[in-house]
Amino acid sequence: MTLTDIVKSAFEKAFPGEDLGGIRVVPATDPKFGDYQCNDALKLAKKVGLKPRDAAQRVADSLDRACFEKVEVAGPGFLNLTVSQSWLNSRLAALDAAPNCGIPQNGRGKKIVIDYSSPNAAKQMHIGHIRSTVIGNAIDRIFRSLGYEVVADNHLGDWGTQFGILIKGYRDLLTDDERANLTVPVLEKCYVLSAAKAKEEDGVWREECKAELVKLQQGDAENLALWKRFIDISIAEFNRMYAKLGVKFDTYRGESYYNPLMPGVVDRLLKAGLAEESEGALVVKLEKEKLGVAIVRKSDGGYNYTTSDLACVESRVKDYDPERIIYVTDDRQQLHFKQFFSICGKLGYTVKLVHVPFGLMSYQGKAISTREGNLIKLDDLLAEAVRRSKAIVEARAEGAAEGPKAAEGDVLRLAEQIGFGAVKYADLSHDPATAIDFNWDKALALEGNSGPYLQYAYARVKSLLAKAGGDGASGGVAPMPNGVGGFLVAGPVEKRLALQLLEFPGAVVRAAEAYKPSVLADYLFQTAQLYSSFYQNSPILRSEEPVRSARLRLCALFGEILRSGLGLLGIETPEHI
RNA sequence: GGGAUCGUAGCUCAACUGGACAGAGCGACGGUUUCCUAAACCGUAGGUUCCGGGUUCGAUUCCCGGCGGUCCCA
Repeated sequence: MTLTDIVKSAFEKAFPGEDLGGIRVVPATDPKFGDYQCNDALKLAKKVGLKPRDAAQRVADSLDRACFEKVEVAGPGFLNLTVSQSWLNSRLAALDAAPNCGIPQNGRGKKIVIDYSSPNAAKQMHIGHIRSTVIGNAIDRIFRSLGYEVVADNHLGDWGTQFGILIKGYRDLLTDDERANLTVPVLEKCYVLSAAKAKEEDGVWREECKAELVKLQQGDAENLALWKRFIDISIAEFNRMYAKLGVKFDTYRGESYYNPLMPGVVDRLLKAGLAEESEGALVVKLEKEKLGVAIVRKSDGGYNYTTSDLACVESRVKDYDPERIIYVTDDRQQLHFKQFFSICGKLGYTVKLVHVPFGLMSYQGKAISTREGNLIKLDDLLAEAVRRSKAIVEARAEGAAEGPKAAEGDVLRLAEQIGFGAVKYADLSHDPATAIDFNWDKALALEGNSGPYLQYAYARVKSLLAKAGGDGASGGVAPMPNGVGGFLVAGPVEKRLALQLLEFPGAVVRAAEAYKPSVLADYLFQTAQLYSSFYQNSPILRSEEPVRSARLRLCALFGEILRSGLGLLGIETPEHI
């Protein structure tokens, strides 16, 4: 029985037949108030015509005291709860025994699609792509941990006018050698050169690009083969980045996949009476919803994102029948998503559509773009991250003269785990909604509230457990008087850590509900801070029994939770640093 | 012009969706290694939560009106 259930039943006993709404028991805002608090008596008081404190007192009187050391009514009508040691010990034992660190399997039997990263083909990924990729991947992992079946889909920008420009450039601007050894940087260069020529006055090049595009769209075998080759090379390059970031997709259905479905979408809109002609274009008017007008077919016959996204929903519903589709994109697209969600509603789709908007990343206050010349490649950022962490790893190895020297490959691997962890954490620890102005030192922070801080805490706890002569699991620990499952929380510092550990499943659920990995990152940082303080100030291996064993059990549970939580953020946990 | 979004310590951000004295990190200043990994820990300084109203027992959070930044649409 959870604490919330216990308090809820006290409410039911105190106010029989009353509609209680949601009863929430939350961690106390300050340890001096106790361990947990419930503020819901205040809300109920008005409804039942009692003074708030009296209402709270009535709940306190109805409370099953077995789990509590102390219960008091405070302030305007807060219910402050101090749990008993036996309750705490048994909850810790239950959490320890639960699979997946107690993360509830709320999503069992439910399927969702997450659409994230979505870079444009034939371009290198840059720092602006980190956010969608890393935030999307963390949401992906969090939902999987809750038992959801997740389809991670990379909606590549793999269709459109740029391919006319690329094909023309490929034929006439590249050397034989470049054509034979085609890479994404070569494609990028090819595009820049060809696009520049397309802007020339006479317009000849521009027309030829257009002609290549038309041939491609009409299914010309040669152009289609070239296009396919560009895409394959691009995906291979993206996958090289994704491998570094620990990101995996189930599908790579880009815009090209949905292109053939567009006319059908327009037909459906027309049949449903949603689309109408306006100045040569076909539009869906959403003025009643204060969402303006969405163009679904331009006056030149071309389609745009709204149509493409509608086709995409249709296709996903048909293929996966998900209960939810989550889109992780920058916040400039909010209006677009509102429009297209609204149209989906009118078309009768019941799938829940969620847009997770994140603030666009800028650099020195300016949008990241080729034009601004401030485009930092993701590859370069990751290389710099590894360089910085490697320098520290090596310096530490130098300082610790004892022991066998680590192999060069191991040092590099460790530096990657730390460096990539730092980059990902820097992004995940912020609320997605906040815009980030890129800064090398902040993106690669190795101290304080950073990925490496958490990884370091993990390495220390593993080292401690190794020195204790076991992994701290229940098997190796002697049973203790008063303890439960090896847990025996004695001091106030341990108690705070123990209470914090119990919050892990809740933190995962909150992160999922808010679509904010930052909620989990914040929880993990706070937990690691409590642990670090405990670790630094309380002897563990040098303590007398039964305190020694009890502390080791707590450390082991902390280690498990940290490893699990960092895993959900896609951050690796090296055993030794 | 219409709309979205943000505004919290010198800087970067939290604040569990309305709770008690607004918390961290960085930076500043001072301390802690014959002791379980100092990427750590402990302490000090730093706040009119942009401004003005309103709702509420209670507002950083909700509502209205300004101001400022960013973005979208026209």
